[in-house]
Amino acid sequence: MASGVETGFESVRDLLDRPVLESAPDLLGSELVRDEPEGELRARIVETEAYREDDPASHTFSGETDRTAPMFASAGHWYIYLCYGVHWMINVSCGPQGRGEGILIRAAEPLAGESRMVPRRGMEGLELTNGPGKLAEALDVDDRFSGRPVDSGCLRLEPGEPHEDEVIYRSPRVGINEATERPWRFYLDNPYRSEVPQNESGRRRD
DNA sequence: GGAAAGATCCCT
DNA sequence: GGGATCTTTCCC
Repeated sequence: MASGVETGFESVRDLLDRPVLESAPDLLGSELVRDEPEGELRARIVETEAYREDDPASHTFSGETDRTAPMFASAGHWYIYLCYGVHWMINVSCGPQGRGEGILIRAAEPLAGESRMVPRRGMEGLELTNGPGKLAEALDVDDRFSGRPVDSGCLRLEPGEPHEDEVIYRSPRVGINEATERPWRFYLDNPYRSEVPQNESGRRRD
């Protein structure tokens, strides 16, 4: 568990073993830990999105495949896939085994190992982890972790929660073309939250 | 077997 | 605003 943080959940699996629309906002404040020989990389989750089986925007909408099998696993397994042939996306399965729902981790605030993220990203500061592809690159995450449990191994999730004065915001999800009206993106007012591209009408309600 | 689309990022 | 880059999925 993240040091000094009380979450009300015995474990990260307990946090995730609920309907994804409840666990996705509750995952904010939890920490992503990546063990490397040089030491630990750590980042605090500030933005998530929920994806569900009855959701046309979800990879699980048309049933289970080899790739998406981890999304149908019991709560607390990584689902990591390549997006646009370029970027790895980090997701966590939610709910009981057989239900295809999970959470996309879109952004996080670096807490440890920042100096080792900089050369990987070729950038620094907010650009290290303020987007899903950026986060995976900074933490050196790819599909070798897909299907593995989130509470053990070299890529882990440790439960945490927002600070006392932090507010959880919600908005439509980013970069999808289906079910765009569902406000299933959750984020904290933290500078590392991803930049959202302006849509054609010029405004996006956040 | 081929083709198209995609939960993004970065440079022009 | 568009190109990179490649896997998965879908439809011949």
